[in-house]
Amino acid sequence: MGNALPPYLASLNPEQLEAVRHQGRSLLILAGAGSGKTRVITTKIAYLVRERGVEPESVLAVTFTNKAAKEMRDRAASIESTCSRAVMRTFHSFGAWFLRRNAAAAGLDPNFTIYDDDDQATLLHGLLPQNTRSECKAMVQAISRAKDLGLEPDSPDLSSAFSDPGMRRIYDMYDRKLRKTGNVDFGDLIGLPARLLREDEAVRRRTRQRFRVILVDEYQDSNVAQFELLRLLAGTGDADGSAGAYLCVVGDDDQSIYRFRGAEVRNILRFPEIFPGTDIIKLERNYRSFQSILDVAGDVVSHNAGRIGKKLVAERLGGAKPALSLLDDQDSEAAYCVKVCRERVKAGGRWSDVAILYRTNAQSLTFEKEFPRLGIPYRIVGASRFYDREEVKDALAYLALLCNPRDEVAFKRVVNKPTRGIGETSVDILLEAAGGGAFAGGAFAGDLLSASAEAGESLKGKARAGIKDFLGLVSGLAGLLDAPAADGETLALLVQRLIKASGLVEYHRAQDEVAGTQKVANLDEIANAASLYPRSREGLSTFLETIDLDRSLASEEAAATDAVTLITMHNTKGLEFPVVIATGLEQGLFPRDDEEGEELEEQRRLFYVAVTRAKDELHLTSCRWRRLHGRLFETGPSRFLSEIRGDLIQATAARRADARPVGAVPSPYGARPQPGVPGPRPGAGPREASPWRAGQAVYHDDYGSGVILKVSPTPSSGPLVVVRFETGRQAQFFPKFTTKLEIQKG
DNA sequence: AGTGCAACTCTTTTT
DNA sequence: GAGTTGCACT
Repeated sequence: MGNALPPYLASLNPEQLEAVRHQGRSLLILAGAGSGKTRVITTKIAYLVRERGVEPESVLAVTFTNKAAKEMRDRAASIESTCSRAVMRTFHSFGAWFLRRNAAAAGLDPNFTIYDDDDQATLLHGLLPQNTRSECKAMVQAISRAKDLGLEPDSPDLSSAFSDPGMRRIYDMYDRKLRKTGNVDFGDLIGLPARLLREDEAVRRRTRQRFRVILVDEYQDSNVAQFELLRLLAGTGDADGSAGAYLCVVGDDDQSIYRFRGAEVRNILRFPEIFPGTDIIKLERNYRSFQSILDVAGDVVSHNAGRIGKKLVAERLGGAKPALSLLDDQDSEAAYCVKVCRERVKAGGRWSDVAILYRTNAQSLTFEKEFPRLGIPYRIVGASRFYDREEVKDALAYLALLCNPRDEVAFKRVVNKPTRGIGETSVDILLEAAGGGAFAGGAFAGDLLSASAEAGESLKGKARAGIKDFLGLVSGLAGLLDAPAADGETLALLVQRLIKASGLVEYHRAQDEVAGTQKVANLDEIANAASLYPRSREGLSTFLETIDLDRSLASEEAAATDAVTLITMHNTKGLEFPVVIATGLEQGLFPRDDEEGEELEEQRRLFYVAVTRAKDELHLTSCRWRRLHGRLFETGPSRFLSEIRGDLIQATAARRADARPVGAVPSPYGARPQPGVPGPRPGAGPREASPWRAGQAVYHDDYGSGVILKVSPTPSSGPLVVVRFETGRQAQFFPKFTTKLEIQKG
């Protein structure tokens, strides 16, 4: 009786195999970068279906990105084809799926569309016209954070989480208004399913019967609301005596980099205590990088206090020491990158082997300027913002309104675009007609189109004709949408008709000519994207949801071209490249000088993510001069660099003037002395007597009194002093170069 | 209603 | 320095 493993299991290492075959209540897989976690999760799904008799339909697997979800679906199905019947989606896409199936119970229109932050701000602005748009944006952001925390307008904890006393009232107003439109925001895609599961026993029972196995990828990026939803879905520890679903979460606490968006590292740190009986498996074998690269990543992240702790061990031994280049400014940095790229290609590699990483999008500019001139092909990942463009949002708003006639944001956007003589006052009259009685069971219950048809009659002159025009246009489009589609007809037809008949094409063509933009081309691109969907209400709904939930304009073509990748460090998660250049490793930029505590730890994790993308070669660059917000700053190397054991990297100072020996790399913040380079030179460290110390009261000519938060030494500019003023303003100075900042006695 | 100018801000951003 | 936003003007 041979117990040879089937081939799809045989190639796993022992820990991976253990994770795949694990049975019990719940499992936490701590999977370091490059340890094959996607492989484990997909294999586990296939294994459960194949060997354990689990119905694919009863498996729910959630991820955070569409790309990851797609990869999971593809890979699981390639092992076991019936896996395609499992629900494998992003958290938000699962929420939308769930809400459409339980729309009535959730009090939603099954054709709801999803408001992005811009739409949210528009909605709130309609409620608070006396506030500016950017104020509304800020408030909407606070509301979104509240939703990330799983807080509702009537949650007692809301007041302690948000200092603004008006928050509760605004949040409440906003939510009521949003419910009235029948639409949802991103937070609702998590929060409303959770509420429904909490409050509706029938839905809860049905859902828990269905999903017996729940897996979560990139669990370290989940927020409190997602955790709540997960707990409700799993039903573990409920009083009703149900067994609860088998819960398996996979993540890496060292790769949690979305705290600023509400991600909660504690979700993963505390998982075992919240789900008693959890088994933990660590995957620490790395199949991607050379050990020399992992050591650098490990050294930096080991300075974090709040981590579970693990050590990555490379399967690929050896590899060159990562290179650290100390450069003059970002032009030298670009030149250095060019050199690395050319060398790679000369050695038989491809341009696409190389990725240039930076913390902020603004840093890509120098590369974009230099590369075409020097013949380096490149592509920028992220920041496409196609769906944020004016003309694109216009066209989509027409479609959204067609889908849901209660969508007030869409209505306001397009009712008078292009201009039809419907001014602000007319729009208000129409909104009033639709909204006035919605709660009291008004005649139109928020239906803006029906309301406009009636209230439009009471308008006069231009506005009256305009609204007739508009309604005629919309009903024509609705007619086309509902008419039976001939073979091969797609939504593209509807979009083409829409952009022509609405006058959007004409309107934007005129702008193109003046400003040299390509708005008409973008409109055509929407029609092109729509051609993947059938011409029906359902097709339209799917089309809009896909756009709402996936703003990345997935272009296969772009991925296939051989070009250097320019990308923010955040965007690299889940990717890998043979050659990685992590740029801008300067104190004040990465990390920023005001980052400390949890924020500083998150930056270390970001460094860890960036570095562990590299398979063969890692380069780090740090510039002495950095142009930021239009000003030139002298900076020192990032403190992260001094957290790396000196013998792990090959440092070179390629500076024109004042080239200094490598040993002189400063070690900001008085970091503990470490063997090798870089490290503080004896006698030249930050220990020099200086009146500039944290806590010292100061006075500035322009800003008034303040207190020094932090002092960082620089190689030749003296200390860099970060000051918080009584006005609340924070600023940094080189006392060496300014006479305006003085010590305040007392 | 549409244009022009001054003022403000300026990490990261899966969904 | 660049892009966006708000306000005022015609």
